Amino acid sequence: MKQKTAQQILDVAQSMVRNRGYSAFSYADISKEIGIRKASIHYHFPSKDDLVKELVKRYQKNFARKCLEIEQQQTTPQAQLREFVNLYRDGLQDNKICLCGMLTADLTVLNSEIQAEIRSFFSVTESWLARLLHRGCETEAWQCSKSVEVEAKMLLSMLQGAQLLARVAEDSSAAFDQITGACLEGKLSAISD
Amino acid sequence: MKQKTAQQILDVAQSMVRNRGYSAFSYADISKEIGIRKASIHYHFPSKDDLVKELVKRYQKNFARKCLEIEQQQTTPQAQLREFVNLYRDGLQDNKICLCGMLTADLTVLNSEIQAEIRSFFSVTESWLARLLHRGCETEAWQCSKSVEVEAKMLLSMLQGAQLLARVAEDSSAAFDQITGACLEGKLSAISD
DNA sequence: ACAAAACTACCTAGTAGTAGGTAGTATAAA
DNA sequence: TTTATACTACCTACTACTAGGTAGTTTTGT
Repeated sequence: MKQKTAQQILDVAQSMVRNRGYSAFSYADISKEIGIRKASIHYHFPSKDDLVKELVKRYQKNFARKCLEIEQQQTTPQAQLREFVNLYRDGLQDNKICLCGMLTADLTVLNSEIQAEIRSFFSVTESWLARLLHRGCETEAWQCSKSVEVEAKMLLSMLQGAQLLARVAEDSSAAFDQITGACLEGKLSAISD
Repeated sequence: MKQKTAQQILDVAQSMVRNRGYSAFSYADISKEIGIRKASIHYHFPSKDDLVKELVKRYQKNFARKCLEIEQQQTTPQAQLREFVNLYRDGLQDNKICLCGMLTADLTVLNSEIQAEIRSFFSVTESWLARLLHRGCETEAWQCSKSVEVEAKMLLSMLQGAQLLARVAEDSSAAFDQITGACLEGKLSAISD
């Protein structure tokens, strides 16, 4: 019950940032969307930077939770990798990309605190993915020709790039699947149907 | 000599868009940078959309020219692929990414004419890369496990993603090289030193 | 003299952010 | 139990400033 409006503001802001980017959304936009006055948003989040900083923190928390769920629910490394990639399909049909991917494009206009939060997001995600790749190597689900850390960076790049390029396609989700599907074929061939 | 100011405006605008994105640069910014009044920029480019549309057209033209040079100057497909990837290193140290990559992040706030220009850029680039990959297969410089078209999409995604992720690293160029280097190892192993 | 390219001076609309006020609710003191 | 105080969550009305864009005028080069 408590903090309901603040959550609503974050939800709308997140959707807008993932769709248009940091510089292309305003307090007025949020205000219109949720039927509250602009000044009331400033009550919950004094400045735009406060809002976006909180946005990134919450996004990272939620993303980490989803990663944990994948680790606990999926049995094989292959299935876990597949589900991880699926995380990046979310929102694609509404022309949304990863919050931190979008904010990385806007990086130079963001203050250093927000920049640090974004760096933290990628660092944590990269580590999680590297651990998954390592488990896959150990259980011989796949081989890693390079270090798992570098392979994790590669995979993350490919995912961010695929999200971006999917935007210019007619069917974003289909374009994303085509790219990621081909790229994961090597890793997933052992169980691919 | 002719059109000197217009070129200067395009140069500064391109630098700003590649650095901050469409919504985060203004006529006032350009005006300050080149020491001309805001209204004078409107003389050369009536609207911001006119400017950006022209920007994308010029970018595509220059990019196509560079691709042609690679085709003519580099002898082997391996060398050509290496030079193509090198194209994407340009501007990285100044926190700039591909103009069209940046504008793809801003896609939803751009008018449909500019969107079409961006789509055209990726379509042309993808085709060029697919032809290169095809030549490599024919001369047995490398093998393509999937269709050359899909491999081209994959490579392009990886390059755009690597540019984006390089921004959050301390040394952007080094981060970009690490990611792309590992990804091209397969294709370039025949000649890699 | 003429046209291109610049200028000054403005406009409207929108930006983030602030000042001050008001219901309603919770807490604390008499 | 009433009353004083304080807090939450909103409001209206504003500030200072920036956005893209325009009208009319002056300067500059040929």
